[in-house]
Amino acid sequence: MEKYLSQLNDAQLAPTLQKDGPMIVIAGAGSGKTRVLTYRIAYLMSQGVDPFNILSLTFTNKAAKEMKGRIAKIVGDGEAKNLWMGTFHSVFAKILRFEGHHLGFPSNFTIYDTQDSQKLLGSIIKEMGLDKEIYKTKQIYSRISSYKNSLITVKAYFRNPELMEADAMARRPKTGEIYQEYVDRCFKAGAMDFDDLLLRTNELLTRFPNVLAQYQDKFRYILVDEYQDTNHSQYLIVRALADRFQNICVVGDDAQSIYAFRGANINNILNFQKDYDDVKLFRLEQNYRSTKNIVGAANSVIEHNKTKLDKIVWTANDIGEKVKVHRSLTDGDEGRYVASTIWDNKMNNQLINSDFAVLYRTNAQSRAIEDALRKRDIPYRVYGGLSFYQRKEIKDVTAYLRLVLNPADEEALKRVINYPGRGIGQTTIDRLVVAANGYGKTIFEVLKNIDNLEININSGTKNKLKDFVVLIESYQIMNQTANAFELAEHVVKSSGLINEFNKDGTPEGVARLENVQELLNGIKDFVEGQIELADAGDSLAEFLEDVALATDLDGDKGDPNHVALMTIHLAKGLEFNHVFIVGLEEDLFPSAMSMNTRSELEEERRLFYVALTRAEKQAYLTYALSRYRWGKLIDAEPSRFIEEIDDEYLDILTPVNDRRQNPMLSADIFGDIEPSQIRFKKPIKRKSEVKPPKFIPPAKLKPIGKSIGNPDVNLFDGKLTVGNIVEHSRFGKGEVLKIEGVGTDTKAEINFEHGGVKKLLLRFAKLDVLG
DNA sequence: CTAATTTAGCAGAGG
DNA sequence: GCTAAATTAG
Repeated sequence: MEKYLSQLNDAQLAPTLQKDGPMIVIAGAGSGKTRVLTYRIAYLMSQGVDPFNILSLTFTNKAAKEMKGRIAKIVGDGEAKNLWMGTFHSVFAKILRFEGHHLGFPSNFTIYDTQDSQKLLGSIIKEMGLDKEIYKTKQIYSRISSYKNSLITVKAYFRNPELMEADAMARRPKTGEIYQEYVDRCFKAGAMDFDDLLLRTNELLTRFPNVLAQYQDKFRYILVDEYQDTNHSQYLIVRALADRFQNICVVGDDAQSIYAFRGANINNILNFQKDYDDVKLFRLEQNYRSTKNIVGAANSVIEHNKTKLDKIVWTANDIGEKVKVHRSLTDGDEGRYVASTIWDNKMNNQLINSDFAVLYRTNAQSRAIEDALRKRDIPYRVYGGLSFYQRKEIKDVTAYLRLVLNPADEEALKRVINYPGRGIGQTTIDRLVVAANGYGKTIFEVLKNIDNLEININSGTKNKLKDFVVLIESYQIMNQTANAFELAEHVVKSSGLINEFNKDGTPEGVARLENVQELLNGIKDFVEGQIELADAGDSLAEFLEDVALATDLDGDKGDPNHVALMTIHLAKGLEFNHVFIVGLEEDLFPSAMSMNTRSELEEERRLFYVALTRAEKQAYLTYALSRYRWGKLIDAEPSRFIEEIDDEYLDILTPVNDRRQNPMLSADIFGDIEPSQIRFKKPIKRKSEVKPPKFIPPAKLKPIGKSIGNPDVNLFDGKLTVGNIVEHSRFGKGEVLKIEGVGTDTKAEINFEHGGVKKLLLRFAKLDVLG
């Protein structure tokens, strides 16, 4: 242990050795927070804390897996295995498997993914005879999701006239009824959506004090990574569990908070010190990852945000290369620039593929980059995007498996009842749903009793339905003895799925077949991995849970030496030698949808900050003058974020028509473009006089380690106060008369020029502060 | 009820 | 430019 602790500096050592009590670590980008977390866990264990009593929550499976691996290296595999470590969703899904029966859920409940949830909502809206132009499935889904993340249950919704009024105002007065029906249907189907995994955990811990006590006693030491990204629901779970022993350690960086869009509440980290008594605060401000130029550039960008904690990230690393800024004509050219620069660097600087990452704002941008890399035979891998498990053919197979485990699963049933085709059409399915709702039974129960029920289905179709029931039941019987792989293989063959995929000899069909084969291989690996575990349960159930909560299936398969392509969100927590941030254009990054409010724009800026700080040695910022979006060529302007970087950190590369001077980038790339065709938009405006404060050298800083500052200064001065003039999309301008309530319940009374005095929940009201 | 064709929505990020 | 849903013809 000593050997490991000696790798830490004083600032890192202090939180690592802080064993008991509540503590918060404010960790700048690249300051070694993962190292602190892992060593702290190892230290706790070396001090005699049982790994069964440690709960460590992360945001991605990958982070959890990595951390577990590192801890295993210190304390040994056997011990590390017993740690409770994972994402909020996976840890609490596991707990709900054990305890869900208190809430009326079976232990084999299904986890609905976004697609399942939206399909169910779509059919509810249709069944209720509502106008789908007004009740858009996606909007209703996100509405319900945000209610759940704020712990607003159906009951709470109907008790809250403001919420109902807000929905009525949005011309969707039936939102509450849809919410109600959706919750009921999920319950009946034995299904939880992603938000339920947290909401139901809260319900469990609130309604059943003995269950709460049991887990409080179990989790004596709790660690939460990326605390700035927790939402209200997650916050309450952590608080409840930590309440008894108060051994809670949260780690985060307000400057890297990029998930407000899905309900993350930055106040969780800002107010942590108010939640517990005698909180120890630690700061990690020295960056070990990046060059001075990169740290300086990142700092100068984040300076533009008004709301942030007082924190100065600095580095003792080399000054390094300046951040390179490159302009191209089109997104295609941008891709070619990225590919040729990577190629160039590999040749001249002995770098390998995995030294490079290309980061973008939206998944759709990967295509142009992929094309260019493929042309140069540079191996790459696209992370995220349409995940393997969301592909149609994979969902088809897993739907059968879900149905075997939980025949109440309505979405799985609807997906496969007529796929492959069995002559069971939409009309029949609609009638079955109506009957199921009428009798208060699941669709599968209706199918099983089809002869004894009043239902308007002809006998031919009834026979087809009975055949389907027999098929599923035969799988269920097989599942009692066979393992998940044997069952899945049998299902794929006997259900007719394989023939369906085989039918067309098209390349797509072949690819589908290969994907299904890969799924089967994955299940096989999973089953074999389970055999080694003594406490292995139902392999099928556990595999399906992994699938539902999978973030990164592929993991480490294939050649690890590849260029990484991913969204910036996915890149959080990672680091690469050279990083390309592409598509730095207004309306793309910052996204057009984020420009309405300051807080949304600031979140984009934090996202840019995250992107920049992924780079160790070199960052490239690229933008194009025009780009294909939705199949159309759109003109673009350089992103404001480029201008926001202090000049001294930038190296603006030569304009595109001068590139011929560089033999690496000549004819084959730009040869078919005449200089006269090149239209220059206005060049990037450079700031000249007013510069933000210069990068502060470490010498001027207060000594690290005891830099316990006052976090109350400089916090969120953008907050609304009485007298503010605000603008609302519907009510126009208005003056703030009164603020009441706290936290998520904060309301403002505002006198609008259209609509008079309104009371709005700030959590939901979209307001622009004008002055 | 199925297959072929058209149309709509997308691409804002994820467990 | 692609996919999934909706519509239409059979």
